[in-house]
Amino acid sequence: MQKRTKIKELINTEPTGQQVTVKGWVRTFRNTQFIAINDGSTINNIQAVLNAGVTDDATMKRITPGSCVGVTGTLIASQGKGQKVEVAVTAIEIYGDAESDISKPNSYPLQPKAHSLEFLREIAHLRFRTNTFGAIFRIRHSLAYAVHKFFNDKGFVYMHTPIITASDAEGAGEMFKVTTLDINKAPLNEAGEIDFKQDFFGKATNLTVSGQLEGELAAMAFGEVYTFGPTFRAENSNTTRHLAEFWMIEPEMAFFDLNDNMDLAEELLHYVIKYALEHNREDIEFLNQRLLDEEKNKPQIERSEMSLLEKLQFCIDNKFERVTYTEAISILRESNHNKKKKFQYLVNEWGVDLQSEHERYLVEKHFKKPVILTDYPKDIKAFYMRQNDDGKTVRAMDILFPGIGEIVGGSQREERLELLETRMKEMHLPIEEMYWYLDTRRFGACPHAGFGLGFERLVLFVTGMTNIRDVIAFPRTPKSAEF
RNA sequence: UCCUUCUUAGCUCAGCUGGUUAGAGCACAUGACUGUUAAUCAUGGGGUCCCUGGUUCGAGCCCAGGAGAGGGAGCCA
Repeated sequence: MQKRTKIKELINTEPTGQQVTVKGWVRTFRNTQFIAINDGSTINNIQAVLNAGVTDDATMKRITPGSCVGVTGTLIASQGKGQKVEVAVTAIEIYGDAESDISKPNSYPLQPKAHSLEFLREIAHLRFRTNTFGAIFRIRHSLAYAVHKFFNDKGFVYMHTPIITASDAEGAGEMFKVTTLDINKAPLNEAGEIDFKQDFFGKATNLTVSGQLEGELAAMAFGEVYTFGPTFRAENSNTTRHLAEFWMIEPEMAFFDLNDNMDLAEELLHYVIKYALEHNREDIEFLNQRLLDEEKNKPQIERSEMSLLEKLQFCIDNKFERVTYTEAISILRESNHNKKKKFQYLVNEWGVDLQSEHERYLVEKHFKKPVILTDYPKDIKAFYMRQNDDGKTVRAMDILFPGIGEIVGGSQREERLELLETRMKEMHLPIEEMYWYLDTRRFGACPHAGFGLGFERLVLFVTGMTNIRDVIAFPRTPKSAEF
């Protein structure tokens, strides 16, 4: 095949009349002369100029939005104002048509005009071809790459923890069952329950909700490890921040206490946001402008104080605020917001879980920056978190981001076998089944810590999008698994 | 799962206290146009008013049930 040059490269090339080939998808065709072609390598299109006589009328008719073309021609300085260079076409080939006549069946649904995000969600298989989703998914890629680069450069080992797991004690949420049994005539045991001994794995299995426990096993050998993979929660959550299938980054480090853990999480977030700002400047600038345009239609009060670019820059220029749960409760209790009863749930006693309105108040009103909350009451946190000497709190930390809420949840782990077992008994967890996890505490236990970072929530923050369904290609949510 | 709002042309939306033939912008089609930038100009076509049932002389509008979507809450990442 005729080799092509990617548009990203071409638009930064000095035009010396060299012959080039561009292949991509038509965005617009103006004045029967100017084709705007996009190939996904950049948000920018290249302008291909079709001078008279280059091709016939029948071919011209086939140059429609969405069609796939390859053009060959000379790269010249553009006479027009919108671009530096353009291709003076000498040959054009149509690889694939796209019907533009909406009165015909199977016409191309993307029109050269603005579409709502809700509509684009219904055609998620085609929305990559829009500027907005092109930008989002290039940024998503960069963030994923930056995560791997960050950990690799620090000497972390990337672990692939299992997707199918027999453990259901991670306590992170409802699980999806994995089985090859016929659900209409599943074999029963003597007690009348489904006999999973006859199932594929010989026991009940589920999709993982977290790779953390396996991560801890590996950390007890490699020191510093991380996982970055899909996780599944069968919760009936219908929000702009939850998915049934999402990607999570979970580092686990031996010889780390909670402070080391927070330092690492903060460094990671700073690093990947900075990476995206440096490597996806144009995409972020496009999304920045998109949000500014959107805000023009809003009343003054609802507009955000900072633009997306300012928000991202602010985030990497400033340390996150670190506050204990106990301090947070007294800040909230003393706040005018609480006294004037503006919270739906008033903050009175120590020990209650914070509502998202409280988290938002701390992040967006009080500190006006990302906040790390630490040392939560043990009763509202998972079994594996290390207990403090006060007997009431655990070494947990949540990182709260403006507009997103909880983006990271982590803790120093309880490495003391007796305390861990006691806690598991209190919480009615199957200690025998989890012998493999407890073995880390039996054989060479050490202080260690880790956290989980919700990848889509990170992408939400960096793109300035507000619905998590718009930052994953094919979102899985309750009652929705199209495509 | 709970609360709440919405569903009218391909898309985004108007639609008067229930009244006769349901509108706009964009998109689309046809024509013009070789320096356009979501081109422009002219002309034109396009509707199961989400579904089912009810009230009424008459329903896009009112009532009941259902479906789908958005926003908020809970669970969390």
